[in-house]
Amino acid sequence: MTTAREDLLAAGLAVFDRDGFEGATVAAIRSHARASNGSFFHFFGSKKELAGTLFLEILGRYHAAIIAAVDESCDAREGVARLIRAHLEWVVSSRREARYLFEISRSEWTEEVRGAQRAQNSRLAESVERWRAPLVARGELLPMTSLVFFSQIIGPAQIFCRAWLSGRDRADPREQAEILIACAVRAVVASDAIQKPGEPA
Amino acid sequence: MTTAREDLLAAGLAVFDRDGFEGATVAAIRSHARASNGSFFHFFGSKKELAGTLFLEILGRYHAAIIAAVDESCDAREGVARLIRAHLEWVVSSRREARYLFEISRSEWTEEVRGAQRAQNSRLAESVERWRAPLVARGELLPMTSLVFFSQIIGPAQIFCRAWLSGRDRADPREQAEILIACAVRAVVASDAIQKPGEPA
DNA sequence: ACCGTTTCTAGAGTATCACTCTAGAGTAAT
DNA sequence: ATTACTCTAGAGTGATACTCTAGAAACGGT
Repeated sequence: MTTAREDLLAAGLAVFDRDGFEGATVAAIRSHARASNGSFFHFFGSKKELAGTLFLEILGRYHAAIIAAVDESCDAREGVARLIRAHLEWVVSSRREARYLFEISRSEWTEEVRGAQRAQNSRLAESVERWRAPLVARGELLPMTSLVFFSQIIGPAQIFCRAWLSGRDRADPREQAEILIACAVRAVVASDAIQKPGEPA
Repeated sequence: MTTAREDLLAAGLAVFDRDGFEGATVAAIRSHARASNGSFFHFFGSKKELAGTLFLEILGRYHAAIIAAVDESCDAREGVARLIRAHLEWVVSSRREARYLFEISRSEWTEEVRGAQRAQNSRLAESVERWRAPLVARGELLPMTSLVFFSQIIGPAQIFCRAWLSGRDRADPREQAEILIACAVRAVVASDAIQKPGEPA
């Protein structure tokens, strides 16, 4: 049993994916969800508000996938590899959602949505830090801020993901996983740990 | 002396920056450019067409800035550093344009615009390859495809640029230049070249 | 069971906006 | 002067996001 509200959100995702943000009309969304005009505007004050809610919901699912990738048992290289694979895997296997998150929705959010986004970002950062901080302390990962670390892991992969999501490039971004991991490991893993995986200084 | 067409493009950029893509009305753009409705649709068949033209024009300026950053005289590390600095510098000093390119303009372009975009991308890649290929051949840069190389240079920087452009983060992305360069150098420059800058194998 | 309150559904109505259409002004070549 | 073309002008049109009013369903207290 799904609620009308959930139906509308799902319909929104489907229609946004099919028609893009501008192309998607409220009429198309509510007919796809079999909801009346009144219902639509009862649950969401505007098309933008539905879009914002959808954005935060999908962002949460994406973050959950990333958080699930690492735990305390991972060493530096393994963690880096898992984070990158998790990102690529989520984008490919949740193409619609990823397309919405990274291609379609593009900013212009209300302050409320922006605040929630910041909060979710912090929670993600916090989670990853629980794994990363000890490795930095032990000298296995090079010292850098959380955001710089993220930029090294996600940034390059994202170039390929965006190209794939927009249809500009047809190749599955997962094909780049190994080379992206190799580069990221050089960028953020202490070189001692690269040369000989057993001996600290 | 500016033409009505140029005025409309400039007005478009200004209004898109102020009001976002949806918020920007044709009326606002043409009144900002003091052009009549007839004029607007004489030059551009639609609001989207103006947006597409603007996109390609700004993409060209961005690429020109990147291409100007490297020449044959740069060694591996110097070239990497210059590319990253050029990207950060262009984004900050052309905030409006960068915001349009990376935040506002949605990907829903016509096939014509997409084709032109691909062509411009190739020309950029080609230019950078003229500098990069010899360094790869000499073993100063690690071997990887052009796109992977790009992803290492631009990807991480772009995380900071987007956060800044969207207003999510207030800090000037140029503050991250040194750490981003250091990471990128580890990622793409051959480690021989890092340890001792004079001796090949 | 009954009433009151809130939540949700319904769809006709409205304002706005992208875009069309018709007409005319400016300009240049012949 | 005539013709042809480019550009300007603004009234008109259709689509669409959103409003408004009213009623149906669900829920809660007595």
